[in-house]
Amino acid sequence: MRLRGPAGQPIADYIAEVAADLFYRDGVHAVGVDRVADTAGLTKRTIYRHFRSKDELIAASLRRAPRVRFPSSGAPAERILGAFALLEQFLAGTKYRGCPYIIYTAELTDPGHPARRLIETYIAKRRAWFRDRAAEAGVSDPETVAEELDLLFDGALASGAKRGNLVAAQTAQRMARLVLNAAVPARAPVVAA
Amino acid sequence: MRLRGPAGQPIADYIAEVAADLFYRDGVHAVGVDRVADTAGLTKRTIYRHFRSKDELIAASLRRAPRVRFPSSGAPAERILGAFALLEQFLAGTKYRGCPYIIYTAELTDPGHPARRLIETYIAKRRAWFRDRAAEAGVSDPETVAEELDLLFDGALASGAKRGNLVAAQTAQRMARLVLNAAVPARAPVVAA
DNA sequence: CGCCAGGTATACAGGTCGGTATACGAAGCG
DNA sequence: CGCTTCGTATACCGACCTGTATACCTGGCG
Repeated sequence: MRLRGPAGQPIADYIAEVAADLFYRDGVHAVGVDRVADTAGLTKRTIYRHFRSKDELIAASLRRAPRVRFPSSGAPAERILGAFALLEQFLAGTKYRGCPYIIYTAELTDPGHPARRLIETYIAKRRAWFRDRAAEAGVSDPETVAEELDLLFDGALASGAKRGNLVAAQTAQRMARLVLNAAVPARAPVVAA
Repeated sequence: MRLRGPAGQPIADYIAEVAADLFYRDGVHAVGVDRVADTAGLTKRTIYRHFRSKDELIAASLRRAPRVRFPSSGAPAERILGAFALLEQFLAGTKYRGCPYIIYTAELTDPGHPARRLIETYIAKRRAWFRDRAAEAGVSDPETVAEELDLLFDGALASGAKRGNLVAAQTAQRMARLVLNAAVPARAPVVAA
């Protein structure tokens, strides 16, 4: 039979998308496989044919979670600031109730959980991206600057989950500017104030 | 009979402390009332005599969760920086696996949950504290500075949950210094670099 | 003393959990 | 054609969940 999802995607992807939505909104533990099956219009048996266990389904769903995209072109410092601008759009998503990575980590207490490993690699990538861009921008200590930008990013993701806080990303961007200007060897600022 | 906890505290407090430990470590949903009762050496019936429902127990446990303390004396700017120093101690706690408020919020998806309301008031208090100290320090826009400090605090709490990240609080403190110096009307910096 | 609030122990109701078993139907492909 | 694969539907397992019921025991107090 080999079904496909409504959008024509492979059925495993479709299941993961449905699961991502439910898990993110209501919590990984609160949502059972039964409910995922019902929502997807499939049977539990079918889900277990595509995923060995619920934990693997969780990991697969996390791969489909919305991500902040990072600018792929432009001057290094502008790309960094652009990441915070895209973060703002991300937070403006009506359904945002907190960073998916934070939420999943909060519920998956076992550090060896497959989803936790996915998160770790993502975090490491983000850090490296910041470091490389900072280095390109000519800051004296890219490692430290990356640590700072990382913290701002996490802070905005966390603060943005609060009710009525729509300015977190803007605040973070403003501070990122401050950090970059402070970190440049001297002379002219990297980015205009 | 009127029991008391091992430390002589009222039994309801004792129960809440035991629950706080379990809920924080393993998750609110993953821990059942049975397990709280067993760990406390009591029966489930006794727990339900002191708490109307599990949700109320959750709220009570959150009240006992470890908190970052804020310096109560000193120059305003020093107090702010001192808060980040105390945050560092807080994160160094061996059992730290993320900010309790974030973890609870992640699992309690209902915004009307009693524990969620507790969190909101705490967050509001922290913001007000930053704003008042910033105002005392003579910054030109205390509201904005408070927003920035808040974001740094959240960022450190979130970043600190990552494996092997022990410098988050120091990074946040360094950036707090930067923010304060940048926000002062001009002339001499508020705090030494 | 006798009463009774506040414990104990045990059991149960009604539900959901992750995961599996069984039996059947319908497509794709040699 | 017939076989295999992938889906359906349904039912079940054992474990755990929140919350309550029942019956008994025990310390404190008037």
